[in-house]
Amino acid sequence: MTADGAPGRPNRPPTMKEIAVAAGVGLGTVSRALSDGHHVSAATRARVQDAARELRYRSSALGRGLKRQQTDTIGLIVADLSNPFYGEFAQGVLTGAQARNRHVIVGSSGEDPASELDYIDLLLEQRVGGIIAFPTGQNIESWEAARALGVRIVFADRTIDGFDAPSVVVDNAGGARELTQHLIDLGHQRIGYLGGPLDVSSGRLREEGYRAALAGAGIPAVELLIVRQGFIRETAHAHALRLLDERPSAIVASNNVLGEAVLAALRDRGLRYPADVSIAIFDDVPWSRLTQPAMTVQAQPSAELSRTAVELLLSNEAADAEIMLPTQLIVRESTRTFTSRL
Amino acid sequence: MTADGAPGRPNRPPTMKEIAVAAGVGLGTVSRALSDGHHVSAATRARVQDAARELRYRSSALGRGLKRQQTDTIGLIVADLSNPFYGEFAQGVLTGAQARNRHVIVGSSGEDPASELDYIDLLLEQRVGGIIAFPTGQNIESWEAARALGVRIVFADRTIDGFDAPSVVVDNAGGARELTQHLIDLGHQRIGYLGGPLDVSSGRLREEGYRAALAGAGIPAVELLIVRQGFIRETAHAHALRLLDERPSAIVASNNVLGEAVLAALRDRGLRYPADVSIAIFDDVPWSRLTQPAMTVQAQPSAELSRTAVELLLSNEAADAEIMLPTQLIVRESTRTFTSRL
DNA sequence: CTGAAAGCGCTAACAA
DNA sequence: TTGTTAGCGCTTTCAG
Repeated sequence: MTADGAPGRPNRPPTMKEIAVAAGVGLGTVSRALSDGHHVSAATRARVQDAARELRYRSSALGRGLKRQQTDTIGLIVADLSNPFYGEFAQGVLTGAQARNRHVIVGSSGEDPASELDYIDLLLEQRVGGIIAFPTGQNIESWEAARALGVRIVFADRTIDGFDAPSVVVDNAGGARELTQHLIDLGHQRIGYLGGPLDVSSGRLREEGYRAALAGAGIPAVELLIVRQGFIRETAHAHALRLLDERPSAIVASNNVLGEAVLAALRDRGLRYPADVSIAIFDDVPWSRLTQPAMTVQAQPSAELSRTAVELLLSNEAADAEIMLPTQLIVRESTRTFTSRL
Repeated sequence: MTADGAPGRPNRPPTMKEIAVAAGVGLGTVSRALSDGHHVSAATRARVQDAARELRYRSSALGRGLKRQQTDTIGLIVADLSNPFYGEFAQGVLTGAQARNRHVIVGSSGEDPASELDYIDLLLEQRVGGIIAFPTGQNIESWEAARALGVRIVFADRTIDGFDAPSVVVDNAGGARELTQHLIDLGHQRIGYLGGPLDVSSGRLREEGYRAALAGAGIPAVELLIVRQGFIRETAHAHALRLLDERPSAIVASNNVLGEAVLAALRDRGLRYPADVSIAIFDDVPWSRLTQPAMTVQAQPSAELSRTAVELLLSNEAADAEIMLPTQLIVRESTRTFTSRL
C-alpha cells in the first residue's frame, strides 16, 4: 500500500548488483540482459528482467555515461522560449528526441553571449553528445572547444562566420527580399524596416534582402527608415514608435515579436493598417491570421526546421553542410496598394 | 592557432587527475580547490586553478553525480511548448534555474499520459533532483515512485487527487467564474463554454467556475453549449465550429489555444465579435491586445507561476503546500452588452 | 593543509 | 553463455 522502503527517507534506487543477487546471476549478465540482450540465454534474460521489474530497477544514466564516456543527451540553446517561434522549434526538437530515446537540456540565451557561454560550459560538463543552437555569433572559441571535445554542433536559423558547423537555415535574404518586393509591387516606396542586430546572421541577411529589393527597384535606402534592435520584446515597442514617426507607407517587421510591436505602436498612434500603413512580417505565428485585417507574412517552416536540425545532429553530415529551407509568402490583408495620404 | 590535441579526432577532456599532476598536487586537493575552496591554502588553490585553466579543464557532472548520488538537474514536463503559455512558463523556469546554477531537462507530454510516463522514467534514470510538471492526472504510481526515490515533485497549474505534492496553481475556478460573471453582467444568458478535459484539474475547475457563475445567476446550464476537448490545437477548430452552431450570444474559451480556435471559427462562419457574439478567454497572451477588437481575458501571472514553482522545488515546503495565485480580469473590447439579434 | 585510497553504478574485456 | 574484474571521474573519508 505504501511505497516500499521507509517512507519519508529518500530511498536509493536498486543497483545492478542487487538485481544480480536477486536473479542469482553475475553483474555482467544483468547488464547484457537489460541492454542489447545479446549473449544471454532467453531463460536468464527473463529471470533478470523479472527481478528488475520486481525491484523497480531504474538504470543509472550516471553510471552508464561515466563508463561509456558518452551520453544520450542533446543540448538545445534557443534565444527566447517565450517567443512562439522558438517554442515551436523546441517542441519539434523534443518530439524528435523522444522518438529517438534521447532527452534534451534546454537553455535560453536571451541573445546574450555571456548567457550562451554559460550554457555551452554547462552542456560540456554534462558531457552532451550534441548541441543544437541559435548562436549569438560570439563565443567562437567555446564552440571550437566543444567540437574539439567531440561534441557535435548544429546551428539552426543562423550561421557564424569563421566557424563551419552543419546548419539548417531558412532563406532569410530571399524571404526578406520577396516580402519587400511584394510591398514594392504594391507601389510602396517609403518602406520602413524594423530589424534585428547585424551580428546575428539571420538579422543581417534579412536586412540585406530588404536592401536588395529596394536596390533592385531603384529605390534609395533611407537609413532613418531602418531601425535595428535586439529581436527582443523589451525595447521593441519604443523602436516601432520611432519608426512609425518617420511616416513610412509600409513596414517590414523582421520577426514576429517585432511585428507585434508594430501593431501595438500603430494602435498607440491611432493609425490603421493597411489604410495608413501596410504591414508585412517575417515569420508566421498562429495569431497572424486572427487579426482583423489578417497579416501578410513570410512563413518559416518551423516544423521542418527542427526536424532537420535533429536529423543533422544525429547523422554524419559534413561540417559544412548547410541546408536552406524555403520560406513561403502568405499574402493576407495587411498589405495593400499604396495610395498617397491626403 | 588550431585547437589543442589532434584535430578531427574527438578529444577527451582532461580529468582531475591530470590537473593534479600538472599542478603537482594530489587528486583530493584539486577537488577541494576547485569546489568549495575550503581546507586549501590560497597558494595551492591558485596553482590548481591555473593548471585547470591552462588545460581547459571541464569537470564531469557524470563523475560528480555518481559519487554524490545526486545531481543539479531539474526536470520540467509541460504539455505543449508551442503553446505560448507553456513557453513563457518554461522560459521562467530556465531563467530561475540558470540563476541557481542548475540546468533543466524539458519534456513535453502533449497531455498524453504514456508520454508523461516516458519522461518520468527518463528523468529518474538521469537521477534528477526534482521535477516540475503540469501533470496529466494519470501515472500516480510513478509519481509516488519518484518521490520514494527522493525526487522532489512540484506540480504547476494542476493538482492530482490522491497525490499530495507541493503545487502552485492559479485560481482556476474563481477566474472562470469571474470571466463568466462578467458576461452575465453584460446581460448574456446563452453563454457557450469551450473547455478542456475534466480529468485535468485546471480544466475541471474552470468548468466548475463557469457553471457556478451560471448557477449563481439562476441560469440553467445547457449541455449543448458546453464543449470539451483536449486543450490541444488539432481538434479545437472543429469543436469551436460546433459550439458556434449552437448560437450562443457569448463564449468563454478556457485557454488561449481554444480562444484562437473560436476566432478562427468566427471568421469561417462570417460572424463578428462582439457584435454577433462576445468572446472571453481564460489566459492572456501577447496577441490578445493586438486583435481588432482586442480580447477580454482572464490573465494568469505566468512569470510568478514559474518563479514560484522553482522556489517551491528548491525550498523545503511541506508536500501539501498549495500556493494559489490570483488571476486578473482584463476587460477589453471583445465583450459587450447583450443585444438580441434581429 | 595535504595525500592516498575507496567506491558511487555501470560496461566491456577477458576468462572460464 | 556466463562470471569476474577493472576502471570511467569524481568526492570524501582517513591518515599524516
